Amino acid sequence: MDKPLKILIAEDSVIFSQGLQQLLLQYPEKISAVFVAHDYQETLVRLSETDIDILILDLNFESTHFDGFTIARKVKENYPLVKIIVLTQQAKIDSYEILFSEIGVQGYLDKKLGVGETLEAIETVAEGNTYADKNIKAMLEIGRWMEISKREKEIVELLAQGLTQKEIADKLYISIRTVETHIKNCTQKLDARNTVNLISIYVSYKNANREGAL
Amino acid sequence: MDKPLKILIAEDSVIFSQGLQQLLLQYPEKISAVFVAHDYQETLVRLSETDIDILILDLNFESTHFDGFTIARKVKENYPLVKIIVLTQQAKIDSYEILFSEIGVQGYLDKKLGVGETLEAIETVAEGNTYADKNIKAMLEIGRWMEISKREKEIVELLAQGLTQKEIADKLYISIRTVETHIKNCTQKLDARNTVNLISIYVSYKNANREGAL
DNA sequence: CCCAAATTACGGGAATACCCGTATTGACCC
DNA sequence: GGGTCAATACGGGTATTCCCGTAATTTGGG
Repeated sequence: MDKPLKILIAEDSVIFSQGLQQLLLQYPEKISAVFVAHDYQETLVRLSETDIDILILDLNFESTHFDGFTIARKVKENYPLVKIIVLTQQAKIDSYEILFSEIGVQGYLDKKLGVGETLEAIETVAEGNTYADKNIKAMLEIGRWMEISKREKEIVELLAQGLTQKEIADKLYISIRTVETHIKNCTQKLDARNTVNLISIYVSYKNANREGAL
Repeated sequence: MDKPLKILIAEDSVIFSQGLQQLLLQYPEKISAVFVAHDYQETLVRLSETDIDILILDLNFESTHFDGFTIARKVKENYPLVKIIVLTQQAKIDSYEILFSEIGVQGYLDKKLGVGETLEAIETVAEGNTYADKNIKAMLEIGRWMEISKREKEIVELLAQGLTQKEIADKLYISIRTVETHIKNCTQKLDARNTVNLISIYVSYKNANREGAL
């Protein structure tokens, strides 16, 4: 919204990247320049030569040498001010977590995106907020939380609020052993290492996809 | 972006609400109708008569009878499809948590907002995504996480990843008692009830404000 | 009516975390 | 050079959770 943005697209597919470039150039009041890089080297060169605001990075980018993850991490290390929006064909639950939590990516978009969504993501990210595509969020949610039953979710929610197993048992008029079992099952279903990790995962997902919360 | 939105503003201040109404009506291609309600009763009537897409709700709304929280909760109960964007003068850390986690609010905006930000929030929320103002996020972050030291954050992060105290101690080459102390201090600083709750809070904040993560 | 899934629950021991307090070191600041 | 704070660490006891397994009862579809 303030000054026009400089954008770099890091993407294997020439067709896709040029298409996106053309689309973005339709909005000169928001976007002043759109560069395209087709490999890792080119991406780094461009980043060093121009002060890029936003990097749009294909996750399946240049899969032979480095993957998108590695590139995202390296870019964040060397150019922490550059905001990254990640593109993906098929969203994976693990990718999402790592990208946001560990690497610090700001945006996550599905490739079958419309112009509106793309621009929105860019603007949102440019202003310091984060953006995650709702389709992706839905996919992520479906992926694992479908398996968690209503009662289990209830207990996880109470855990997140800081209740102990005992307190939950009392509150729900069930045995502490039942609470224990529910937690155990959740932990297994979600591949959590322990309760603390379970809650970490839970809160992440809940934040990512608020629609189906509880 | 699809069909024009119907918006309801629930706000005490006639001046503010009318101003916002006028602003929003400048964009007929996005927003088809903007209603204003000045008390709780009026809000409910409007919600029952018109199928509102987005409710913009002042948190300090009608503080005599119900507060914004109660209203948000009631609206979500009776009209779960209505997306809520909350307005606030001074963001409070607790408010934020409760609104998003418990009530399921979709947006959080500071009152000294620009037109651009407001529209962006509305569009983002309309499409099923969530929006939190970056100023608010920053304020929230500053509020409490300033007190948490680097080492403490490091340990909290490892906890979130599912490591036990023992594992963290080994990884950082420190005693388990030190890890324990760090956790204890964090828990106190953030008013967490226990480690699980601490991580719940941590992950929420980290998601809300990704900029300063770790 | 039966089956799969959800919810309930227990035993028993090992492992961890929690809670009190106390205390030493080193860094940085006025 | 004294104050504050971060980071380190311990003792000792209590409370809680975790991990095996097992299993009775609902409950909701088909």
